[in-house]
Amino acid sequence: MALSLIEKGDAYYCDCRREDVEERNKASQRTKQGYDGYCRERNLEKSPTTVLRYKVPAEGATTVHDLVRGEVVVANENIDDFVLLKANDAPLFVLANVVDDIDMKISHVLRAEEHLPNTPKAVLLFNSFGEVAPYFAHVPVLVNEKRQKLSKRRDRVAVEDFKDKGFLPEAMINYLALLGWSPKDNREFMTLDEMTREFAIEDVGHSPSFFDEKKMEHFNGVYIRALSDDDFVELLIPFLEKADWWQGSAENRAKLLDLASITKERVSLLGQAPDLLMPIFAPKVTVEEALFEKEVAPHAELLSQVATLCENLAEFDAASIEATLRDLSTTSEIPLRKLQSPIRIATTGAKAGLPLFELWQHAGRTVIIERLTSSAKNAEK
RNA sequence: GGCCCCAUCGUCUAGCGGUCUAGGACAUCACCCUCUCACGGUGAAGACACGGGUUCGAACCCCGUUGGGGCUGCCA
Repeated sequence: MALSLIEKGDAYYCDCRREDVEERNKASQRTKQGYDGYCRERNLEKSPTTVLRYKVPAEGATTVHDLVRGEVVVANENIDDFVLLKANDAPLFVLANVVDDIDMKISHVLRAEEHLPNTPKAVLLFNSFGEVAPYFAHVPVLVNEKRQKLSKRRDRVAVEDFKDKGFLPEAMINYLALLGWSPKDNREFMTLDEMTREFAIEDVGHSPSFFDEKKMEHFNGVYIRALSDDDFVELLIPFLEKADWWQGSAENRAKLLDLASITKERVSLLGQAPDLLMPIFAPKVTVEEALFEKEVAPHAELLSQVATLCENLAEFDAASIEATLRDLSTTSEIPLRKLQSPIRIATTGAKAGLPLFELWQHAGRTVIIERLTSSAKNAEK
């Protein structure tokens, strides 16, 4: 197919090496750096050292009809005679692209903005082949915090990584769709169905967008909270299985279902949930030394007091636990918010986490009492 | 260097000549709710890059400047 261009006078063979061209450009003080057209009229025959070049018209201009950018006009004098076929007859990207597109009767070419500078060449080729060029649409690229085009090498953008962190596909799609595009009413949360229905290529923006993982995480949190408890648990299991303390028993799954609603609203990534659940399912919790000394040790007496209270409870459920602790708060005149801190740290190892009463209920009375009393003992040392 | 693209809060955006004292969302801060944290609620701070035009009137149109990105291979 490419050879037909020679007959039409749209292509010619060239044996210039890169260095030759550079030297000539230097010598002639040419401002342009590319190929200088040295072999255009030499009528070289094909040989193992010749490439086939496209003969770009000296005059005129080439127009790319771009659905997002409008008409992009480039003067032909600014387009170098580009290589079509390598010396070994292998076709180059533009050529391969164009014949492929013709072959497959492609109507629209959607690709990143970075390809725009080369598409006049493609348009030239379509014309030479007697074809009407397809519609092009060059969408803006995504950039990193330094405003550089996102690259696989430099930036961590593998979808697998996001999946491993606990991003939901739906949330990610929703967020990504909003980079460079927004629906007419400027709303943010939409289903794939709504997006495909309302999307129009003409509406996409012209400037690059920063890929803001923080905002995507917020989207993810909203999607997670919208999940049913069952679905949430289902999606959570693979993340729990990475923890050595997790036992996938039916009993534990039932607990998980109970805890789903209070867990959902505390995570924006599924990967954050195991840390929250750990004090319930792990046999032991560790309290950081400095934290223990500062926040727990001074309240050793309270710890054993609460342990005794727990022991005497008829039912060890959230409501009962709450009732006794509120009583204790009243009689001891320590606000509940103050009172819960040392016992939370002693039984979970963290200053913040799931609501304490539910957490205790699901961890179980013996476990909690054990953690309370051993902490009290440690504090006295 | 040459060529191409782009330019509204820190970020993603709405805006397509008058309705803009520029709207929303994320992030930030404050307050409220509250057993911690979160969720939720209320509020605050925060932008039309600059300079010329055009026009009765410019964030919106034109030109230039500056800034950013991209392309510039016998890579894809």
